[in-house]
Amino acid sequence: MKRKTDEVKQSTPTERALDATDRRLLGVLVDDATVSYAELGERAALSAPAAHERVKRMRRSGVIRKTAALIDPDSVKKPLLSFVHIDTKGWGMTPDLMAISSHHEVEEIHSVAGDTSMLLKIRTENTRTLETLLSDLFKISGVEATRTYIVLSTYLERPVQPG
Amino acid sequence: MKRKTDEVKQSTPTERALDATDRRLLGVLVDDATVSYAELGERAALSAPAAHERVKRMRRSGVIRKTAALIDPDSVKKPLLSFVHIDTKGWGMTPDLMAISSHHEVEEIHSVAGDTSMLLKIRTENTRTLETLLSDLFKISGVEATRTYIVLSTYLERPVQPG
DNA sequence: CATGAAATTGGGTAAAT
DNA sequence: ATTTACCCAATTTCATG
Repeated sequence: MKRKTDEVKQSTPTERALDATDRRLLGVLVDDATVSYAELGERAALSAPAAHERVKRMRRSGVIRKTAALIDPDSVKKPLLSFVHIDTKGWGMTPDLMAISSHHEVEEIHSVAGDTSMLLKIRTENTRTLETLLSDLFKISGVEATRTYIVLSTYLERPVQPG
Repeated sequence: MKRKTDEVKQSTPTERALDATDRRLLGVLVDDATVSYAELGERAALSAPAAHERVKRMRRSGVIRKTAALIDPDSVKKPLLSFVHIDTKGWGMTPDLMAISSHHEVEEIHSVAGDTSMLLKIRTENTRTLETLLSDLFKISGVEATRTYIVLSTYLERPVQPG
């Protein structure tokens, strides 16, 4: 299978849709990407090279964004998870707001429909570091108010599931 | 291997704290866990076996929770991301509420401090599937109201950073 | 299924405790 | 003197044509 001149990955990928076998492979890899291709194939009723070929294709096409180590937040001194809603004047996503991505504590930035315009997921060491970050937010022009939800317990947290 | 006296730290089960080398390794692996130990070692100024040894230890101790394939949501037909706040009567986290984890669309469940008691991150194919899920939520005893924030654009979404 | 690359194991050494 | 972390070399396992 050769595909030479295609590296454009717009909204419509150049590849075909996922079939049941692809989804079975993803199901395994989402849970544990350290398995050998032999075992991966076995769990998906495939030969090792066939499994490898499909995984390679899914990486190339962007179905698999990346394979990454998922870290325990407490181990890296980030036990405090918060969700911060931001009210903005005018359109929320300014370059200034985007710039807070440089804080490693900021894990997600979304624009949302509803009574606020932006939603951030932030993981800090403690309330003091959170407060510092919030004060940085208020320095940004256009930020009018924030509402913060501190997470008491996380009962479920998992990556995008294929099924 | 003998273990005579327990020097177990309280919140951190078995092992010692992370040093700068560990954090350098994590920095690489969080971004790309497919690198060989040779390259990993090179990027962290370590030999391949030394890198391997430290990574193995971090896996064992739970610093690295898992290494997983991260999937493009659109590719698995989940283009609609929402955050759902739930008001509950009494304590929010009931077994019934926990049971919605069985829906693969539900990615996160947190209890929060603030004017609502639970917060869910949900990724569905469309508004119809979201509505179905919300109706399932309302069937759960104790669920009084929900407020849903539909994500228009995601500007940043990344796993827990070591730095 | 063969070949080359990578993961993994063991031995020996230096620094730290 | 014991522990800890490292590198080098050898072996096994795996990826990949």
